[in-house]
Amino acid sequence: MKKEYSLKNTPDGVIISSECFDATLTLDCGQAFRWTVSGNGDISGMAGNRFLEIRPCDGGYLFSGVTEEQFETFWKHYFDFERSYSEICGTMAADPSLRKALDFCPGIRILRQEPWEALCSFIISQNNNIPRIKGIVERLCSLLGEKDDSGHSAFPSASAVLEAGVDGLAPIRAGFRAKYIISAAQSVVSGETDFSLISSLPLADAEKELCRIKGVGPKVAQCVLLYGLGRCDAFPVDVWVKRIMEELYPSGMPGCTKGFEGIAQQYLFHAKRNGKI
DNA sequence: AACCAGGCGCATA
DNA sequence: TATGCGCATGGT
Repeated sequence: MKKEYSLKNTPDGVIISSECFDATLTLDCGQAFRWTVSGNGDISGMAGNRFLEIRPCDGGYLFSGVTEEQFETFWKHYFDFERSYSEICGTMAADPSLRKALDFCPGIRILRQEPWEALCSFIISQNNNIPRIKGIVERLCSLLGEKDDSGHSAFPSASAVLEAGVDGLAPIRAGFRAKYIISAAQSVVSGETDFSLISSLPLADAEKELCRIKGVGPKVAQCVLLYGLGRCDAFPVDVWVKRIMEELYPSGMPGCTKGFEGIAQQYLFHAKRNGKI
């Protein structure tokens, strides 16, 4: 089987090339909220407590200052390079609408974020828009996250958030979501929510388990499963995907997406938001 | 100035 | 089981 990506060492970091990797789309399509694309196309942001700068370059992306070892042990997994998107996307392209979406935004990958970070982020996302979600998440991190040598704030631990309490979260201006963030933190800290247990459950049971947290409904639960627990069969249905389902797939997702509904959802979501399907 | 934003809890039937 | 409404905040 063909290799999913190739890696080249340079003095400035590693260069990653792949037919199925568009870093800009992947990091700026609404699945993670701590990345920004600057005017010149450079990308920078945080995953957990790691800062990363990515520079598009000839034939790929320079992961600035990243060693091969760091890539292999962390970023490879974060960008889901263990999965063959060329195979998955090839299969999904059997559906005409998905083909359109894949052609419009090729190279989106599902990020494997920390479960707690995903849970907290998608609680914040509810009835909210992406710029403001980013603002709230950023204020949460700078308020309670540990700072590295360069001053980049890590995503705060559940216990740090719990300790702050609802009143302590006031400065992040999360509105009615603050109490949900705290209840989620409480649930994680107490062990009532056990991500490793949940990740071993069938999809429906895993969703039910996550929905026990106040402020977590089906949409947020599926997002946590997809973006935080690597369950690419998870299928978050938001207002956009709901429209897609009604217009394109009234009798359910096509068979060619079986097992990868979440990946299909991400392509459809992005294409729909940009008016391409 | 109303309306909307990657929803959810709660009340009501 | 299925609807409908309010919710904090901020941008159009």
